[in-house]
Amino acid sequence: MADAPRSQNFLTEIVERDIAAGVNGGLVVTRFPPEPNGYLHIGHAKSILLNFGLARRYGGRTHLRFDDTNPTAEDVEYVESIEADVRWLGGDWGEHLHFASDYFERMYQCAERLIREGKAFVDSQSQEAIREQRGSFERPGVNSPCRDRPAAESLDLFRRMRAGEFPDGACVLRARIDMGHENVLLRDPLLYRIRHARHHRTGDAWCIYPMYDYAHPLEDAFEGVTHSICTLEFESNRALYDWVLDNLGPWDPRPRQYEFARLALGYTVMSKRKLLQLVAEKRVSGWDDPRMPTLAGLRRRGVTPEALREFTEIIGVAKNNSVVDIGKLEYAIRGDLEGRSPRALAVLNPLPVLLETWPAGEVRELEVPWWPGEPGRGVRKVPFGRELLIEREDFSEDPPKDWKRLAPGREVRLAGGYVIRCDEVVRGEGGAVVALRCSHDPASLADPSRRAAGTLNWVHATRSASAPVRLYDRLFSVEQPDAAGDFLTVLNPDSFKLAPAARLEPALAQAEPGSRWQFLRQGYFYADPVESRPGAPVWNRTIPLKDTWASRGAAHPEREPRRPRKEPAAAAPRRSRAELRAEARASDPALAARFSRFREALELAEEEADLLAAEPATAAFFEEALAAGAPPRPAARWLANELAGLAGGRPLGSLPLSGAGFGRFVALVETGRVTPAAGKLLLSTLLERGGEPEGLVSELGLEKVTDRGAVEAAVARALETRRAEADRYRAGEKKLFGVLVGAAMKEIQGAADAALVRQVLQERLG
RNA sequence: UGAGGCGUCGUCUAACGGCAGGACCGCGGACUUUGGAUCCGCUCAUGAAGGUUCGAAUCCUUCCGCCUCAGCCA
Repeated sequence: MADAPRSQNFLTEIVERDIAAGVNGGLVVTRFPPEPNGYLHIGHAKSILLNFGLARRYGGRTHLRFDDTNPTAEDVEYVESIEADVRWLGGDWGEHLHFASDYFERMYQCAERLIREGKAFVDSQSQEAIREQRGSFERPGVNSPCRDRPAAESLDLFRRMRAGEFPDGACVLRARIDMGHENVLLRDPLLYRIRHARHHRTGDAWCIYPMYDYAHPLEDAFEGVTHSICTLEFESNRALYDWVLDNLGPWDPRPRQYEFARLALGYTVMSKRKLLQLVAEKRVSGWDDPRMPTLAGLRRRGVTPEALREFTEIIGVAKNNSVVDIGKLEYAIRGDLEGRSPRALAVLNPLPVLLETWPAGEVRELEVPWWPGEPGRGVRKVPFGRELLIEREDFSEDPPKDWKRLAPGREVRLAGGYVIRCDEVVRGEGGAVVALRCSHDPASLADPSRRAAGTLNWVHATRSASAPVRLYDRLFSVEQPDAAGDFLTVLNPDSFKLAPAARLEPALAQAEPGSRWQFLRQGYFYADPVESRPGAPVWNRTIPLKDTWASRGAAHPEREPRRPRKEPAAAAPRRSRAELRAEARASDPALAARFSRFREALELAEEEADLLAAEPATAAFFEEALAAGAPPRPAARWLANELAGLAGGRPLGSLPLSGAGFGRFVALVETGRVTPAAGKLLLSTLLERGGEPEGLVSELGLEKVTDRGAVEAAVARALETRRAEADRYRAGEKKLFGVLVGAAMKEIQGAADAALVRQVLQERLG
């Protein structure tokens, strides 16, 4: 792989944080784990490039691992195509080509351990019974009657499962977690099922196979993967991933799962099922049909790995579900092809031109550079004569304004050749234009100063060759085929067209299969590596050139108006968190009493009182703070607005700061010894390392600064370090005042009165 | 509905309490023997409302919207 990706995203942040903290000894090991049951598509390319790129960037490695735990769906055909695709994209897994099936024995031993430790059991119920007992989102599940089966009995049954004593579906191994868990994935999930099927690698060695949620974390752990990156839909699986590892460890490294938003692209579909359907129903010519979003299809179309890499750089990585504009892919493809494709002449839809000023029978070989303006990069001869062909679309009898092509009486230059003028239109039976009679300007050949309205692509009428030229376009005619009832109904009928009359300049006949060219003014074309024969290339249009003329006015992609925000749903019966708190109070008189006391005696705002009287621990913490001398309302504000954010979900009891300590902290701020800004710094420090507020104030030098001289010094330092901003402020960019205030406040650790800082700054800036 | 996740230009994505930035698209201009490329410029956004703060896209609260999960698939 060439360069590692440069852009930052939430994953590079996680990795950098882990490296800095010395997690796993600073090691970065990722993996790309496809199931060999289909072809890879451009969505996988994002994942491949992400995984390989991340490891490469941080000096780690990436494994290619086939997640082949379901023998009924998988096949070696897919293993081979996937390896080829990953390699094509530049993924280098070195020694690390792995198969989940290589770990079956180890996984099995782990399962026995879970059983022995009472953490798994064999369930002999039917599939229907198990499903029924699982409950639903709002209804907890119920325990299986097999759940408390002695470990020895489960172990015996599990061994007999392995030995093949039971038919498919007779029993399963289940984890023993919690049938009442709010995450349904943790309601005693299945670990193993019986499948008497031939596996593409292990043959008939096994008849029990591990489930994804059990196998995947183990595969990662066995291989020493550190960062296991998958897509968003596996977020709720992470709890089970962690359960498996926590109960079968210890592990070093201990893998961690992270999720990103998978790629969705406009004007295409990405699901394996739909892609397979297109192939199976012969809507396309195969997995590698150039219209397919598969890597095989993209490759067949002429797209390069570099273009795909650039594309993934452009779209970035995040956790937003999003649909990427296909224009970004097209942009990346054009940008890549632009620099690597020599320009050739071809006419896709010919219109004959008779040059009456050219001697009959005379053919002149023009020397035309492969790269316009860069003859040093090579030239070839292109025959020019009396009978030529131009694009039918390049002539208009009644041209619109701004027409830069041929029209009666007008002049254009034939690329690399002469300027010609249209003198007469030749009509056929029905009056249709069948040819043009033109004259040429002999002096115009190599004279750049000789202007014409525009430049056209052309070929000689007979000294040119016909060849199969296939024009591909977007497979679907709507941006979101998945949103259509039946995606097959929105297939683009014009996604594939043959140009039957196309004529190509002679040199193109020698094009190597797999070579890329720009047909001048038309697009980028790829000599099909499969169907081309020596001296007889078959052409695939990778992508047309950007056409600002055609896109002008008429066919603008009609921009869909922003989806109107839905009106609030009528009477949502859902209980909000506030309602939950109210209910808690209703059933707990102590909390209710506190709420009224907070509300009335302490004069807290309703929202504050509500929050603080939500649960006993919070209320107690708050009361402790009051007892330590904090005035009620400020204490409530600091607790609700700042402490809650800084605690980041940790229970108050687990903080290194007690309620009393918090109360003394609030008092410090309220008595004016510490400013609110310095208070924030102080509070976060207290939360980080604990300690006494009073002591920390002196230790950190956070007492409020009353000395104007000290403030002036801080402002001066800030103006020194932020000189550029200060200059821009003086030049009129008033919005930078905030930056300067911030800089000055930081200089003095927030320990000065903000109003004073603003005032001094104002004076100093004039 | 229970749980988890996500809301920033038309699209994708930055900004981690202090200048809402970049890219694609679109529009305009320069240049051009490709209506291509290149260069320059322009339009355009923090889901809503309250609160905390000198200062909020960012912290707190409420509301709204979208996505994922109830396979013996992965």
